Amino acid sequence: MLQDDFSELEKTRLEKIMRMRARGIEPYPTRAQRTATTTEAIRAYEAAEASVNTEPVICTLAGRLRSIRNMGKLIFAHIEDAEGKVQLLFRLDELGPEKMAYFKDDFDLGDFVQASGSMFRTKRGEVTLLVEDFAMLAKALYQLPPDKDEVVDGKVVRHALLSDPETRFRQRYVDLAVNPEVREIFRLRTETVRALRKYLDELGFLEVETPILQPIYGGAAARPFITHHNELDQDLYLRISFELYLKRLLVGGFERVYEIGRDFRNEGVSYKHNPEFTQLEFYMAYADYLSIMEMTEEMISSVAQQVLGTQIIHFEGHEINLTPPWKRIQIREGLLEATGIDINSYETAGELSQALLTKGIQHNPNAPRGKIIGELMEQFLEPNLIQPTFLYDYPRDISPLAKTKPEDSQTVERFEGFIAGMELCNAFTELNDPLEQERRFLEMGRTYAEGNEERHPMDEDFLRALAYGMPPTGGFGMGVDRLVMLLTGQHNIREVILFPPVREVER
RNA sequence: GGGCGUGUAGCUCAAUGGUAGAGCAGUGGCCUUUUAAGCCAUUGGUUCAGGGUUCGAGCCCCUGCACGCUCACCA
Repeated sequence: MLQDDFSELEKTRLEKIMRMRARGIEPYPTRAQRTATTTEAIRAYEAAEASVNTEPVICTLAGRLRSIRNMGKLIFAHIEDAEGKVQLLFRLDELGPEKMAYFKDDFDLGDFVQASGSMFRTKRGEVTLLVEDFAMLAKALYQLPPDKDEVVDGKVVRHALLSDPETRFRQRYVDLAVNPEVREIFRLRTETVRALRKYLDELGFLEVETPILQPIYGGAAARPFITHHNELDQDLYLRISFELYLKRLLVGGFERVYEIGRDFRNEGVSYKHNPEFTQLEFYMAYADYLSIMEMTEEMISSVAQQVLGTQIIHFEGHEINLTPPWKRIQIREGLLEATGIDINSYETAGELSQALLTKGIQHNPNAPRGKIIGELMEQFLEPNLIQPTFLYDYPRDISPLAKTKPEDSQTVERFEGFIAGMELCNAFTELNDPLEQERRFLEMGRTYAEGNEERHPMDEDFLRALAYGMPPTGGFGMGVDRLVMLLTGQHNIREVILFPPVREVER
């Protein structure tokens, strides 16, 4: 029971609830009568002030009590709603001793209240509601961390709010209630997703939904979450990507499709990895990775423009310019420049490893060729990619769903976009040759031994779909959370996820 | 999973191995009308949990739990 753990403070508030009920006042009434938000009321008053119109601005405001300053015959308070704060003035002359006492005795910080009256401006210049009547809308039993701003030398100094990360994520509602800048991050997140949708919708893309519960997982290199359907008595996987289903839709005749949704990967967490994350994937018939590259620059920069009103973002002390065109580095050339090694001169993992050994470059000598190249990229290329950059032309053996370059069978038409050293997106010219696709799957199967977690099951139905014919297609995937991190300047993915996972703790 | 670090009042934080504190909020008071974001008083603690060392542990040691940073896996 909640009440079993009540502190003295909470018991006091519980007593107030009982006291109110005893007087026939419901502390959790069914309806409210708000006629204006805080900003609407302030704007209306400022407009009335500016005009010759001397009509009073009368309204009923509602919100959470965030501060109370009791001066005896005068009480100043602030209420906060989703838009902001407004000051209330309770005056003895206006309300009478009983109502003044009622407010003093039974209203606490954190309570939701409504107050009606007319707006005016105090001597100190703050637009304020002179309260003629007020009511409890919802009594709070627990106290929120106090909200104290102090203006020192013209700067707002925050006193003791909520900063403990554990509480912030476990009780995100408290974090949100107390930290308006956290609410702003999530507003921007929604704006970002909306802008992405708008961009794709205007290009004639169709937004679709594909299965989250899948009998076979695929489309990425990741370990899945496993679940079970009781009635079918069948194990199912939470999807690790949308890719194989979206491409089936191109077989079905749709030419431009996208999906924004959750992917699930059963792997470690980090500042840029969360076990469930939001992905955008789109597929565009008759496009290739070069046209997708151009589209990516345009999409990201225009989304930033729409959401932030600028294409310049600030992240970890860097000023990053999203304006196209973005820098492009071909992996072979980039590695040649950084290491002096031309990866195309070494056709097998063994040869490449040998060459790296002679140069004293660290790598896993037992990894497949593409993996080794991936290690080199992580070591020599990716950390430097602060400004938006495309790395392109990836090794074939770590890209089983991408089409090889016509002139280079070891390399596929694939790029990844990097910003602030973080991989943001991944795209390629889609492999649409069913026989080649089958060979690639088998190749992956050979590369990874039975039982290796990176060995993926083969999706036979996906091959069957390709065999009916899929047009030449460019495909794209992007971590939406990471884009939001960049746009909001947050350095940890959990700061842009409303309810990040927290370990369950026994009470 | 490995390494490093943290855990003290509702919140933010102090405290040489020697009586557990401050600010905020809470409670009580001041209050005579546009700010008090003030003043006075006061309540509130299993110092994450469990063991150990010691005359004595918030502090030292061990184990566990949670959280943070980081490495690995991965996007």
